[in-house]
Amino acid sequence: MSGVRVRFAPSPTGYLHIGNVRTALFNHLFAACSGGELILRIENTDRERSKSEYAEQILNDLRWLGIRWQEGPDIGGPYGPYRQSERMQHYRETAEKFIREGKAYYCFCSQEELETIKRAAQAKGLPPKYNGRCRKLSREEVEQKRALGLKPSLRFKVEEGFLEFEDIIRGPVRFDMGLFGDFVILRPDGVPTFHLAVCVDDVLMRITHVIRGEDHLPNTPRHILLFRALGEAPPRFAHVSLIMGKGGEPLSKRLGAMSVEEYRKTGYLPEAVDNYIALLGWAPGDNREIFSLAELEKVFSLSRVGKSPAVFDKEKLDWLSGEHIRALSHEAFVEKACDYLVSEGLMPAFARALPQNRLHEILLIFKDNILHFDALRDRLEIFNPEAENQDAEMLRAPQVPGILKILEEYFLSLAPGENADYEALNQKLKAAAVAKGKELFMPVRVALTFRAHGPELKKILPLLARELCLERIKKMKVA
RNA sequence: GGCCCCUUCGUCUAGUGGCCUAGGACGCCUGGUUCUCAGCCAGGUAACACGGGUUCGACUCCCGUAGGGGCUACCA
Repeated sequence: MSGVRVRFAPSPTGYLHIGNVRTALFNHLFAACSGGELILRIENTDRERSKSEYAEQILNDLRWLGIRWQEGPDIGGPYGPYRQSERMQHYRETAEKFIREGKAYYCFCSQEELETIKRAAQAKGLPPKYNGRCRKLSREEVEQKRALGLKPSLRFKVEEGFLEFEDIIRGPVRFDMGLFGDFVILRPDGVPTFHLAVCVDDVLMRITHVIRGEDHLPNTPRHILLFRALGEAPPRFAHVSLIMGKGGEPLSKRLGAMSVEEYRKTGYLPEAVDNYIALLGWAPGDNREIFSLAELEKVFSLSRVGKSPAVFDKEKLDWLSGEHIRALSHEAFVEKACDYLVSEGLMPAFARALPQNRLHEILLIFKDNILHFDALRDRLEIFNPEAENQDAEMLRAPQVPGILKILEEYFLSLAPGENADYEALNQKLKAAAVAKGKELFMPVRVALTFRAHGPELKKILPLLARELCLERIKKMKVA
């Protein structure tokens, strides 16, 4: 037991995108490689934007990626509940305690007043911090205002001075707290802000390491102050850089970042997604690139996570995805391919009618050929009796009628239900000497599969029904 | 505007003062695999943002500049 406890704490205001996933994955890998525990916590203090469907989806996405947690809203645990909306009493108690201890105070400033203060400061080139106006309010003044029905928020007192901490990824970071201003920890309706909720929960849940996005770096000094006020040593922090889109723009939800759901629908293997994301900002140090989740769990190290933001590159994901698919055993490939096609409703009718082992044989010839399972939908068309000829232009060449004739003769010579023998057909074709090389094989391929591209004919022919071949040849002759 | 973070091939990265005429991978290009695409194999293309220091020596350390990003909310 290492005693390491980390958490992934998404707010259910949208789908999980690559940035979130990476934070989740790094938390998982760090917990796994240090023998610690991962806690999943739902940060839904923003009542307006949080939706339970999103929370549900997030859990599913994480499960699909193979990320496992030891405590969470779905499985409970000794430090629950794990949804912040169910932990309000903790936050309020803490807030009250801070008031009693003089660490926080009531603030009656309106939004308009705050806006004015901010603008005034900015005009002078000063940091736009709250000026602490309500800090000086006496107990009587507070009571008076409350008697008037005014609802105050609660502000945490920030004292001047420098605050320095050691970030595991970034090294020493230093902030001038004189620039921060007192910040709100409880809204007038009694709902805590993120700062309070996070710190209270991290303490109560015994979190030892906080691994989160770099966007939280400027929040960290505030949090450290809160931890101190709670009388606890702050956890260790590790701020992971953000992921950018192609072109360097931030990869945020609104800029069309793909959700995990979409990766699943495209037919990527979860391990390929994990592998790719792990490589974004982390490198093992020896030139290895292909990892299963289990392997990552063994070799991952936070100290090897880079500081600079990384650009998401779909090309490389696709390559890795292909690698993972090719590395699958035949059985695993067939199973996953079928699962994918069925669950996405993409299993074509003709394929469903096929005997199972025949379908498996067919799927297998595409194994080394696809980057993700979604591609199967199109590749399978060469076996689909309903398919249209997409590459008929290939059959314009003068030698084509001759080739078609030989093909027809050959297939007619087979018994019903008997599929072509590649070698035999090949010999017949060559003996006729109508054409050779590309001139010969492209027309043959297109006539029999209706496609200019696909696996080797040698692999296709034994699986392609005689009757379908004859039908296609006939259609070709007419056209 | 203020504060903070970041900066090696187009992209992901290795590199922690001499091993670097900078390594690997994706992509791209060329050739091979005597049917296509893919795959595979072989080869090629391409980078230390800039300017000052420190040092016998800097991609590596320090300081600036520039560029990018984050935060600056009673969002997380």
